[in-house]
Amino acid sequence: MIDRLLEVFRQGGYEGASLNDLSKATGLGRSSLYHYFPGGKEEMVLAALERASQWMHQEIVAPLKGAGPPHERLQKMITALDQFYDSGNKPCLLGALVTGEGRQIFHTQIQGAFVALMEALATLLMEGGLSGAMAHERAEDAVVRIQGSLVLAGALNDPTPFQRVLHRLPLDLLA
Amino acid sequence: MIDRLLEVFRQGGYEGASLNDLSKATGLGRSSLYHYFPGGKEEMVLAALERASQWMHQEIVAPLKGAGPPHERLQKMITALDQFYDSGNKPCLLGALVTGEGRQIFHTQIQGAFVALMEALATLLMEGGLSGAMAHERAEDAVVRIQGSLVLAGALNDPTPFQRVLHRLPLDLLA
DNA sequence: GTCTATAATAGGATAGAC
DNA sequence: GTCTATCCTATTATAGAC
Repeated sequence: MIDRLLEVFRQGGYEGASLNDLSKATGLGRSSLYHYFPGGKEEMVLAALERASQWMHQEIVAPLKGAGPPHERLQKMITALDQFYDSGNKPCLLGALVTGEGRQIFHTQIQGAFVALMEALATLLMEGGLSGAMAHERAEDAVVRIQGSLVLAGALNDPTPFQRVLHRLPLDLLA
Repeated sequence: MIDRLLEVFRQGGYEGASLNDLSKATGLGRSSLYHYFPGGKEEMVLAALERASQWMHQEIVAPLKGAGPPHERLQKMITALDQFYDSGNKPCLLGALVTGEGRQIFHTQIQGAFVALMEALATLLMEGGLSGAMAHERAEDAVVRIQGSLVLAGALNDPTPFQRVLHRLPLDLLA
């Protein structure tokens, strides 16, 4: 159910997602939604962000911090990203919430998610032999490319920019 | 005046920008806005997009197609981008409009702007000796990085990702 | 827990005076 | 051209029956 909400928010952002949209997506009446989320839309977004954060830690951060050669761990991240973003056909929840009021309201959660991802990436890259500065730089660049390719893919209505970025990511990061 | 509208739309997106916001930003009453834009908010966005497109062609595309060594032409683009995005403190109109209904409504204009920029960049890079495939690939990567860094800068409330990307862009593109 | 009904408000848009 | 006043609709949110 929270996945349905997340889907609406990633497509429409905070202001673009109406209770009607959320009601249709979940199959619940508006009042039922308020039963689960007394705080209204804002609480629904927080639940979606919490879910996305959990997913990221399980599917991205944990594998990155796991065992095995860096290249293999990165590959697990790539696979997870490819699935979560439907190969570039679905936008990013964080990116969608950065536009409009959401940017301020959910700033803590959004910032936290990006920082956690970049930290995990940088840690892996340092294990791979890169300096701290270089590792953080490349981790940031990875996030930049993922987000940028999702924006461009949405704008062009063509997922290939995202796919190209994902494909090059492991080699570019470890080069 | 259109610049004021553009400012509201780049910050709030299509659904996030209310007529009240637009009225305050321009100093005009709602009815006055309708006098200039009988088509309402949608027509205001189209005017903002048209203005952004003109700006891009004058400050980015024309310099890229102008005379002088490629590196200098790229530098003109960098300077213009730095100014337009206030060194990473202001979001992108195109990126803001890709979220929500705007994505479909303004798809033609948004796509056209991105394609024009990438074409101009690719042409320059081919002049610089790169193959067509390589040039288009790197042009796309440039746009991806610009957009991604603006998203991240907004999310972190810190413009440095954008500044880093701008700084590296000329060398990365021509390498 | 889910529904119907309803309030209360904000948003988009128009009419007409000046 | 700009303003006041107004309308209509959508949206958020709540109350209360079942």
